[in-house]
Amino acid sequence: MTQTAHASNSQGKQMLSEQVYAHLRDAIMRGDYAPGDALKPQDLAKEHGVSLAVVREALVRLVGEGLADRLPNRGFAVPAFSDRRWQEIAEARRTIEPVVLRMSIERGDVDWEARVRAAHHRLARTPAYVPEEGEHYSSAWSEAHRVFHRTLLEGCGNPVLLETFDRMWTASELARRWAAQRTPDRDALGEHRRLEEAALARDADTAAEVLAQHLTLTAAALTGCPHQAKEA
Amino acid sequence: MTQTAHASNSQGKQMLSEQVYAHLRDAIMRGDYAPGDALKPQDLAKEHGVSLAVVREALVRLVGEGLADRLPNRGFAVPAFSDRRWQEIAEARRTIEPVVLRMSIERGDVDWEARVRAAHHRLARTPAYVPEEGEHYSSAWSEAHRVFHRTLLEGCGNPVLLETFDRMWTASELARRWAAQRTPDRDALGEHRRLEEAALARDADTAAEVLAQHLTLTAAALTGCPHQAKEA
DNA sequence: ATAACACGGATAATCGATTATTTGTCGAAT
DNA sequence: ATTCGACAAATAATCGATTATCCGTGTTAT
Repeated sequence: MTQTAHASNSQGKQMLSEQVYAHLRDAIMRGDYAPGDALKPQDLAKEHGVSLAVVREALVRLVGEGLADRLPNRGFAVPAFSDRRWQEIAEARRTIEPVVLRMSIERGDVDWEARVRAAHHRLARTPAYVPEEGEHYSSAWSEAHRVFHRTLLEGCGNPVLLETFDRMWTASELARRWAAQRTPDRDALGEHRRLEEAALARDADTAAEVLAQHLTLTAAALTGCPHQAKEA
Repeated sequence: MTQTAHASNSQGKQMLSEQVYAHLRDAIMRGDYAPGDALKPQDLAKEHGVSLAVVREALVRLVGEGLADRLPNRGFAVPAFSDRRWQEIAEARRTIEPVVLRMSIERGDVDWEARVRAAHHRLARTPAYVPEEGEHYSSAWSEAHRVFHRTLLEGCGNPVLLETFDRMWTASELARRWAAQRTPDRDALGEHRRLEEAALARDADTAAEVLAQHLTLTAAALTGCPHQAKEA
């Protein structure tokens, strides 16, 4: 390729470590591994057909995002969340997200309004999680759910705050994966609808209140249940 | 070495990548490099007397923490902060920290009180930054400052929220490094004292208010000034 | 019988070298 | 004179192999 390469290869050539990283991240978030499972560089390198170096880089990045644990000289593993940790994550979200939502509602422009509407519409149309034997969850719904919550906050216009949301959401989902293993999702449709309405009505007080309650209820629904089997 | 090595080497044997990571992180935070400077694996490997792999791992970790930029196929570099970015970081802190401070004040126990007192005492005793030619800042004061602010929040008892603080503080300091290059630190002693007093008096309203103002003033002092000289 | 130690297999950490990509330069064609 | 394209140097990404560490197993001395 000697051409000036203004070619629009949107994602044609990626670093190997990037691909492996993405695959591994999705696998972990999807729940393909059990918490505590060892992530052996050699095995992963063979599976992906790459060298140890690229797997290693992917794992190091994962550790940085809390999606893998590292035990020096003992390898990498899928993180196992204690009940305590899960509660801490949920509390952090309850603490921060309502505040950011207020800011978002005060600042969001018309474009933001449109995106909120679209995100809510998409979420409402996506079939919710139905727990089935062996199956973990609906990733389509999970993604729509994430986008809805994130879009609500995006009106704040502050990338740093949104990065904070992203990190907490990731941790929250990872922890939820196992807590919700056997827990049918309660119907949060009503809450999401009220959230959208309050946001579009620029009613920050109500929106913040509904969001805090939404997060509290979700956490409560998952905290008490018999999750994280001690064995395996 | 066949001995069981139960030796109490508190930190005697670390992974090389860990050491290089720490060195590099300190160097960047200390301002040894200029924003935009290339971080060349080969050079760094020679300087530290290690192979490319360990430098690479350190750099990848740094990128994950926002302490280095990565341009695919173009290497790593010291991050350069725009004025906009700096303001976003400052705003994020103003948004989140007062809320966490409230929680901390409501929950902190006597041990926390003692640590707040100690941290403030240490900060008050540490000579503040005095800008001199060629010299960047007093790392002793900077560290005492960080510990004071973090300790104030530690009463919240939530590691996730404290991790959030850590990330924002790191970003804030990195951005401030260059904004403050020529800016004498305004005297924040009084604000810190009032912060300590309000916290220990369990006056959450006042403390949150003082903190918000403290962060606003600090940001204002650094935002308007002629920082980030366009040339070298 | 038990506990400390030594051996050996498995795997993590590191290294040195190879391959691929980018960037700058120089020359040819318009 | 300017632009496009081929070459070359620099350096990023990747690989295959080496070295170091951990952990389980078996042995021996008390």
